[in-house]
This record gives sequence, C-alpha cells and structure tokens, in this order.
Amino acid sequence: MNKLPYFKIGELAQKTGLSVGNLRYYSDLGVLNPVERGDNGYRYYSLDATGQVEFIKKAQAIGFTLEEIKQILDVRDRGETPCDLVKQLLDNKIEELELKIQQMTLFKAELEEYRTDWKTHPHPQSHPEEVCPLISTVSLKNTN
Amino acid sequence: MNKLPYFKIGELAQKTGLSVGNLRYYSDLGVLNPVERGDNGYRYYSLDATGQVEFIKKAQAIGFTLEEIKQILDVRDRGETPCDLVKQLLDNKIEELELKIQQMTLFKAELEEYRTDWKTHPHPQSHPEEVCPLISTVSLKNTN
DNA sequence: ATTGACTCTATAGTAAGCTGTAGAGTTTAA
DNA sequence: TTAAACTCTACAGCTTACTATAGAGTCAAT
Repeated sequence: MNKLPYFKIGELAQKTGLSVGNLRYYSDLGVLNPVERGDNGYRYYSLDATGQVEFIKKAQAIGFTLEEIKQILDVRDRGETPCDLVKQLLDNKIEELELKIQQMTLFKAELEEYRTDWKTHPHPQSHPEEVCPLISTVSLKNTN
Repeated sequence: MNKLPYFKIGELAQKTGLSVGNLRYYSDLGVLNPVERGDNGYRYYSLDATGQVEFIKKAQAIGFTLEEIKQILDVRDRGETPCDLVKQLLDNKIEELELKIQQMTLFKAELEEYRTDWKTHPHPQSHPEEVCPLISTVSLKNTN
C-alpha cells in the first residue's frame, strides 16, 4: 500500500541521487528522519525530504559534519526555541569559513605563482636535490 | 651512536609537533621518508625534514590528501622530469580551490544573512513546522 | 652492567561517512 | 498466485588519518 503523501525510500533515493543505503544511514543517525514508519517497518518520507537532502548536501559540502547538521535539524524537530543553538553553530561556522577561505585564497595564489614561474623556466635544475622548485619553495614560505 | 647530520624520530617529533606515531605513519606511507635507516632500524631524518613537514601540513590544511602529497614528493625523490605531474596536480587543485572558495563565500554570505534576519525578528513562529527560519530557507535556496 | 629513555614492528582501535552482504518479510504486477 | 522488485535489520568492510598497545631490541649515562 503506497501512502500517497509520502516517498518510500527508493523513490527518495532516486529523486535525490543518494543511495538507499545512504538514506538508511541518515535515518539511523537521525539526520533525516522519515515522518512515519509503516506497520511493515517501511520508512515514509515527507515530500519535502528532497529539500532537506539538498540542505544536508549543501551544509556538508561547506564543512558541516552530519552531527552538526543533526543538531540543527533536531532543534527544528523538537520545535523548541531553537534559534540560539543554531545561531551559535552559525557564528562558529562563519568564523571557520572565513579562516579557511583566507587560507585557501593565499595558498591558491602561491600555487598560481609557482605555476607561472614554471612556464618561464621549466626545469631550473641547479641542485640535484631540488629538481622541482615548487616543493622546496612551498615548504619555505608560510601562509600562516 | 648519533649520526650527527640527522634527526632521530623523537627529535623530529619534538621540532614539528607531530607525534612519533604520526611520523612513523608518514614513513610507512612514504609521505615523509627518512634519508637513512641505521643498522638498528632507526629512522634518520635529514635536517630539512622539518621543512617538509611544514609543507605537508600546509598542503593538508588546504585539502591535499596524503596520497596526493606523496605523489608530488615521490616525483622529487625519483628525480625525474617531475614538473609535469606536479603542474597537473596544481592545475586541478587550483580549480578545486577556486570552486570551493566560491561555494564557501556564497554560503557564508547566506549564513550571515540569516543571522542578521534573526537579530531583527528572532522567532517568527508563523508556522509551527517552521520554527527556525534558517532551515527551511537554506534548504530552498541554491548555491550552485 | 644495569637502568631508563628511546627505538623498532605489528596489530588493533577510532572517527566519519559511507557501501555491501545476508537473510527475511512485503508489495506489486502479470 | 507466483515472481520480481522492494523493503527491512544487522553486521561487516572500506577509506583516511591517525592513536594506542604489546613485546622486543637499542642507546646513553651512571
């Protein structure tokens, strides 16, 4: 019997591109809970579960762990004055992101510099130990 | 007997802040090879191993896996026309970095937006299901 | 020569985020 | 009604980057 306002796990898998196993894993973790369990034990997901999956994917891509994501979503599911926790998580994450973006930008600039240098003089094998200028150079500069 | 131009593993650990176990792990992986093994089996590291560790740390922080780092350093150790592989790794990594920085920047902006909205109207509990505006909003917007 | 600090190898465990398998029940369509 | 397709649970295994432990040999100083 197909409960119509719901997705079964396979349907959700198909719509989101996640594997059934992955969805079950999220369900076990409590990151993405089915709204209902049938008498058969089947997981039934709300239609906007696809949106939740999108949120999870995005948050994950950005560096949230599933545990953090769960914390945020748990709060929603409990319907308690939630924003404080989420706000704090946000604050932390924004700071983290800022730092990482900075590091990445600097490192990227360095890498591009080395790449450019190469084009101009590909193999400056002055020292046999320093066959590749990148390595020694990078290990001497400091991004911090 | 202390071979003087070298560090023993404990010394290197102390200088770099990595654990002895971690250094042995790198040695096993081939990411950071001792220049020599004593008759006793002891690992002896070159004095600039500290620099290599710095390189590894930095590359790692930026998202290179140990496997990628190993590939780069292997090339140096073999002393073969190395720059092509490294250059390619660089190109890929620079592209990846660019993308991630973009995503992070966008997501960070989103998060800051939500945070600001909060300060103005903390708990707009219009729908019982949408206790926290962040979650539903985020799951609808798209950074891609 | 003995003690303590250090080293070695080998193996196991941890954490996160999954995938894969086995064995069993359920649903759907012909 | 029977077979294919789908679902369930439970458990094992995978990858990355480590840490921890056991048991054994080595080195440095007294």
